[in-house]
Amino acid sequence: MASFTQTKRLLRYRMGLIRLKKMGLEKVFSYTLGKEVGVSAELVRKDFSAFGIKGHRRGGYEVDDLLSSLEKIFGKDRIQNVIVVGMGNMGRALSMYKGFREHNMNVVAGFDIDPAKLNKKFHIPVYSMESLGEVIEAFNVSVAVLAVPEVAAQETANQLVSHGISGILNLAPVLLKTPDHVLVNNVNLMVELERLMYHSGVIQ
Amino acid sequence: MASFTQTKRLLRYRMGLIRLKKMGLEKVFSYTLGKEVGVSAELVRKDFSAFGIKGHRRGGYEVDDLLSSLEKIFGKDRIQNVIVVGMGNMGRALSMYKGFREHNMNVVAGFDIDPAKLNKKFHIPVYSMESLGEVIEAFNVSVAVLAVPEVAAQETANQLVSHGISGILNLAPVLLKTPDHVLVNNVNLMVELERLMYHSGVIQ
DNA sequence: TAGATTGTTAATCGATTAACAATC
DNA sequence: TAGATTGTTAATCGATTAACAATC
Repeated sequence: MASFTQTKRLLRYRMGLIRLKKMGLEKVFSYTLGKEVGVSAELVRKDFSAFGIKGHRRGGYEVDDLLSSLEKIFGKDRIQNVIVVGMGNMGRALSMYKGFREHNMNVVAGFDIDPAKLNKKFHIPVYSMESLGEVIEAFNVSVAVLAVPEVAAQETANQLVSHGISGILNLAPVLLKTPDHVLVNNVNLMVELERLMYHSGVIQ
Repeated sequence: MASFTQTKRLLRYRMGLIRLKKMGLEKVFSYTLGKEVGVSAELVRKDFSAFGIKGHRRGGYEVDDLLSSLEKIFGKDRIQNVIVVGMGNMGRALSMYKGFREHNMNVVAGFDIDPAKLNKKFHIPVYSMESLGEVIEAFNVSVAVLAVPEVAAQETANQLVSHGISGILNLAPVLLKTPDHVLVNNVNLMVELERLMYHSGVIQ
């Protein structure tokens, strides 16, 4: 199993390869791919080698080979169902993001506590939290995007966990307390923006 | 100057401290704060020590002290103006995010190439790309959120750079080519979701 | 063949943790 | 005082880079 940072790179290789393929490339050198995604050539080779992906001593790697190896690693041969909990601005935006679809991830439903959001305004069905268990079971969902306000995050996470969710993409700026078997990936856009301000020399 | 990873922690301390303060805490131990934000107590102390922030040998740190030190480090005494480029789902959601406001970051304008988006539907003014330079100058903006489609990302980034932007929060899944003095922070929600799926054991 | 590139091992680097002395 | 916590130095760990042999 890859490390969390390595996985990020592998997924970026995949995106870069898709782009390069569209441009007509059939073979790629570690150096080329590295440059495309911002990774050193050595690290590209090391990552592939770690997964038993072979290149040709002089001709680099075959793009299709790489892609199918990566798709296999990430289970991209089947559709992966996801739910979005919290249909505020961010939840709505994410549930409409076309990139997910293109990468075989399917947002099957949204959830919200606000009854006003439970109508047909959206492109996906939006349910009240009571239907959580039912939908999770019906669509065999194990990963959820959590886009509720900070104060509701922990309580909502608890509900998700109690219904069998084992992975949470958490957009709220709080550390969630979850059992060991549940993996939480925190994305904090505010922190990312503040960090950028600090390091780009705007401050001081 | 802090490292990029350290900055992330410092910003998280700040968020955690705000929460703890709301709960009535006046003093905090490195252990308590660490637990709140998911960092070891040793690292909390080391981070503060690196910025010359002192605690009391037995009484921990004063919450207000910590907060004002952190606000100073991150220039939170003045408002930081930001623009959002690309007013699709994601750009719109981000431009409406209240958390920014609460943390003294002000989204002063949005930009889009689609003339249909240039009307008054939004809570902030939305301009065409021609007004970029003018707005950047008028509001003294140096950081932009880039939320345009993948294919437009590089070209749009070029425009931002040519108008003096020195920090880009890039939501598009591409590595941007920018001059050395421009800092790019990439946030790829698709990768984060896929990564979560992989590591939460959904795949395989 | 000569040259270019892979694949792998060793060296380096940076970040985190462990350990513990200082001290309130 | 004794005990708890800070502040700092040393040790560890993991990830990246450097170096280079293998080979097409």
